[in-house]
Amino acid sequence: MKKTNPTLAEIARVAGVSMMTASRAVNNQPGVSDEKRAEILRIADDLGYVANRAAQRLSGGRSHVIGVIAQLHTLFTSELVLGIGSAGRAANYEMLVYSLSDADNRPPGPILDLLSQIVDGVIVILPFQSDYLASLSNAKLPIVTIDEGNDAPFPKIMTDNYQGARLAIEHLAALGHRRIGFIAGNEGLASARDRARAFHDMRAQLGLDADPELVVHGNFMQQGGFLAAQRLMRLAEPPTAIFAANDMSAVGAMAAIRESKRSVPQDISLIGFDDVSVANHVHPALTTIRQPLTQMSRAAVNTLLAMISGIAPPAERILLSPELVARESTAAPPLEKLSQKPGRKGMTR
Amino acid sequence: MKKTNPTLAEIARVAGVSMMTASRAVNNQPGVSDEKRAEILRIADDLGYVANRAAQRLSGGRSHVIGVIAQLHTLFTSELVLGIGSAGRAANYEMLVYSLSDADNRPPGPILDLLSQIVDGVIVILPFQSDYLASLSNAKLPIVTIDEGNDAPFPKIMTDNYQGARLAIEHLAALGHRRIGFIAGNEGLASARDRARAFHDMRAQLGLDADPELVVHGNFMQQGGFLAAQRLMRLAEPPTAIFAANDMSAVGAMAAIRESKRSVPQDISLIGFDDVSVANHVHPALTTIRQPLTQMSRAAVNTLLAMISGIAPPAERILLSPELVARESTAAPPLEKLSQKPGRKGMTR
DNA sequence: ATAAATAACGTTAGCGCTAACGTTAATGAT
DNA sequence: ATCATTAACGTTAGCGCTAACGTTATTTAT
Repeated sequence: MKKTNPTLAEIARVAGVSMMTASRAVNNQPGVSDEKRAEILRIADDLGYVANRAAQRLSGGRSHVIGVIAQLHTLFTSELVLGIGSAGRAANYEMLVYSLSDADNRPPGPILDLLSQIVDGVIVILPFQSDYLASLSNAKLPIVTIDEGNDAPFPKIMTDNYQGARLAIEHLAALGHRRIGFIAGNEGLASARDRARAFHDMRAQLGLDADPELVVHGNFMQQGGFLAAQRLMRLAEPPTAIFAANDMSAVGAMAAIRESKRSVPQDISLIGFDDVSVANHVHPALTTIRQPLTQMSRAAVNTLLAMISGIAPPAERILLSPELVARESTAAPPLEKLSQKPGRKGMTR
Repeated sequence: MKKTNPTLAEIARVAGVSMMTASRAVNNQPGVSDEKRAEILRIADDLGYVANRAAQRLSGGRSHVIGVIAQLHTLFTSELVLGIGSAGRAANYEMLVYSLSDADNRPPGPILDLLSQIVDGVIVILPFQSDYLASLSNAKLPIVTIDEGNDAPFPKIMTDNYQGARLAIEHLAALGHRRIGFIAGNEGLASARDRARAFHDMRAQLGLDADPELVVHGNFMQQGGFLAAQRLMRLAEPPTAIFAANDMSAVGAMAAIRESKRSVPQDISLIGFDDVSVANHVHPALTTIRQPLTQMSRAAVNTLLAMISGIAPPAERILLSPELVARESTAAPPLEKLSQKPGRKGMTR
């Protein structure tokens, strides 16, 4: 049980070669004969050599570590981070996460500077502040953003929010709903705007009820969804279905609907967006639009690694397609469409 | 908009002092006159100096970064990580997270080696593998564990699981329940064992029904809780209340109870453990035992920082007290205690 | 057979920083 | 007036590693 781990110098000494040869061998670079390479790798493995990434980076090389800046407040973000970790590891890259707390408003500059001392590139996941990165074109460090960051000069990996929202409305319309309420998201976010735009477009296209009262404002959070749905439930003619701009809003809405003595989906259908894991925990399980988490993280890592290798990013903007996940919170509208009362029991679907 | 950030050498040059003096100034160490110190700090600030932690650590100093090894799969863990971040920042320490995916079984050694090159100490959060760390007494790097890790030779920050489970049973007993089911957790975990022990002790102490059928095994996950509760519901004489060893089990149990056409809390009371955020999202909101997240993370950081400063850890084991969070899933048992049927309709809830 | 190209190495210098040990001048003790 | 002490600095060396440029043998072209 050795106390301290061996350095490259020790490997080199044991193998009877220079440090550079050892370095080339362990980094899989040319300039070493096959036998020597094998020998060095064997020794490195025997001695439990772990390269010092900090030193690698310090001396101008690659550390083979990628950084992630994220707010870990939502499971959605955490799952994205996990996906990035796997994708990175598959490419022989380690991942380190800088957790941004929403409470502190530390400027992004120093954080990136800190990370740049260790990592070769950074993936930024910022669901809540669109202009966060706009300022810093550090240029030194490859950066890729996920989800938002429209104005930032970095490649962006995004879900096609417009398309996703269309799927949601199409699903509701196909079930027979003509009067659909919409709980909007945080207006400052491009994702929220895209979803709202799709809602309005589809409503016009399908000739659904276009009552302005049917659009209420949420904030992407549970509480906002609750209040918004309350307003919808108090309308003279409430909608038969509600599209919430994200799952947490939908969860809040569900409570408000229940509070108004109506049930989901018998009286009101409800659909969310994201497919966070809570969506499957609530009762009834929430029908929603799934963001392709795995694809997103893989795309982000691939783009970043390309940039690290000096290849120009394949695209400034990669749009991934979401999909409908039909669960239990949506159904056909009640037959007596005008019924505002709890009505109709026993409808199994 | 400068491209690359200044180094200590530049600060020193501009200030007309040696690097060491600049180093001492920015690191708040003695040996610099007040005027020079102020001057240097001003210049450093002007130039946007960000210390290179990797280099600091390389040269034998402190990087003022702490590492966290965690599985980000549960919100509980994420929230703990967030807490550690705040606590660290309050002490002027940055935090970097190494996200352990449950899929990969990478040995902990190299991960710690990697982190040790950057951070001054590590906090390990391991809800699911108790013996993970037992092997590595790296000794070089201060380590603190949270939640589990009983056999590891490091200071541990834990919730008093025994006390928490007692609170849960006391709460149920106070409501009038005499026949309480228990969904046990993962036997391999000390936390699960402590909770089970408290259940048995309290049951004996309060003279509750001690039918062995009332104890069923879960696995700390939703699915396990579901199956366990199903078995309880099929008993000839089901319990009037269930204590699930954690919240996710309780959420699963809730679905099983509902499936058996009984309602929570009218027919069956249900209490969980942890107070993860889902507990507040389910309907009815789950009564549970809250783990003192903030205190835990603060204690972990304080202990770690003490160890980093060379002070012996204040205690090998810090036990924090959980508290009861009474929400909607618990109530007095139905009056006709023997009723095995769905019973009691007309309840608006 | 000889110059030119290549492969397989080794050397030097330096990334940004800090321990550890100088050096210098000012202060205090006797 | 002389020596010890202290505060405020500066110098040297080195953490672990890798570019960039040697150096040497070996091959290939002509």
